[in-house]
Amino acid sequence: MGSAGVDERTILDAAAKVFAEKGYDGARVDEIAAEAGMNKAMLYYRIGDKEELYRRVVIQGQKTFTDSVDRAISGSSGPEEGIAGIVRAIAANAGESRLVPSIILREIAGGGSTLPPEGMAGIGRLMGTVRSLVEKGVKQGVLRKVDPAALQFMVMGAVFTLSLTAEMRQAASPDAPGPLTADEIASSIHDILSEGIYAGGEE
Amino acid sequence: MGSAGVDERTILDAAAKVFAEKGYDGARVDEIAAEAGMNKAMLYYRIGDKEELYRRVVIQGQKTFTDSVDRAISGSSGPEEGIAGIVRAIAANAGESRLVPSIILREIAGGGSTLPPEGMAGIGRLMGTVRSLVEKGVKQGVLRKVDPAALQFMVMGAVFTLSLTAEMRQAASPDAPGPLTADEIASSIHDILSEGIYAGGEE
DNA sequence: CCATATTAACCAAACAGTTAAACAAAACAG
DNA sequence: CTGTTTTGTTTAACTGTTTGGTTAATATGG
Repeated sequence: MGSAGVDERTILDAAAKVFAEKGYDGARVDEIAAEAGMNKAMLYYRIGDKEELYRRVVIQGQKTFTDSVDRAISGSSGPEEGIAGIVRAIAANAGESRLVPSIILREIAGGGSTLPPEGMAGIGRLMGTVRSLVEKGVKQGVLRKVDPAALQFMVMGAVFTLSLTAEMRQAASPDAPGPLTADEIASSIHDILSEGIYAGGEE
Repeated sequence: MGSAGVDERTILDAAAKVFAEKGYDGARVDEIAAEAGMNKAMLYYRIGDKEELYRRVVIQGQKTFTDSVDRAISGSSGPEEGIAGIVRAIAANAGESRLVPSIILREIAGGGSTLPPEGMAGIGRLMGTVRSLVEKGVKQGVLRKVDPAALQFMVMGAVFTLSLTAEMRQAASPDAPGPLTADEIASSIHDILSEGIYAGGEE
């Protein structure tokens, strides 16, 4: 009766890696098993079929992601620092592991057609968090009345694409370094967010 | 010898649609054929195998995309308007058809591992264009010295993700509308780019 | 007729999912 | 303790189906 042998974490980590690299359809169940160092039948015995495997990976990834954003906001003194914290948290997250950005980007590309309900719910929660943070900042007079969705997806879109294209960009134009570490990415983005791109203050 | 019957455009359009919706691995050659209204064997007769089909789609999509960006820049009076034009062009492009954004996002998610060389070259060219535009603007004193890659991927990332998540966002939180049309997306983004998010001018 | 265009039918490989059997570790009886 | 049964764990081998790709036969226009 005692739980022994392989733990589920090993399986889900392997699954996350393969799903992130190849996408749901490109991922082979045998490859996930090999990555986890076990026989394919174990995956079915421990978790379930491919779809259930993917569902678990998405839920776990989303939790990691939204938790770190929530922590950044709750640990901040106000809306200004909160947004800076979100940028840093998302960048740090993507810097640590590209699995979640990759899976989220694929899910977005597919219009969320394969996104489990839990994932959809997580998106709604995160959007609400950002929106209320912006509203609070506007009320306090420290933030301009920007579109919360535009802000959120500018940050997420920029961080995810910058992280995932690091090697591609290097290969495409080796002379232009651009941001590579998580901190560099976060500060490049926050620089634009805080002062805009145009010289001479407000246009 | 005369070319007749089905034209290649029909095939590539159908292929683009299916590849965008399902990804390379999720796309079924039979489905592309059905979408194009013909027998699968025709695809092989006219174009080639699945890989070649995908290569052509990527090349065509990239050309559409970079052409519209180039047109926006060359039709602008200076770096400031050039960047505004890029944002508008990318948003308009994505608004017209989500196929290219979807394919690019999937390609990014996969680290470019399935990206044909022509695609990689197109990325390099676009990065160079943006970089020289920013450099020119800095020299003229109209742009702050921002990271060109960060700027480019903020815009692309934001436009692509906002376009592709329109329905998802609506479903996840129906009360918060957010930007939905191409113009709304472009102006939301450009608003943040031009003035930043913080109240009270430069921080 | 001849060249080009088009398809239905076919094939081999790859793949998700199953199963029966081997294996290991407790649980138990003497 | 020791032999035995029982329960839970792991896998090699198998299966049915799907899929990319081919081909031989058929239509169509010059």
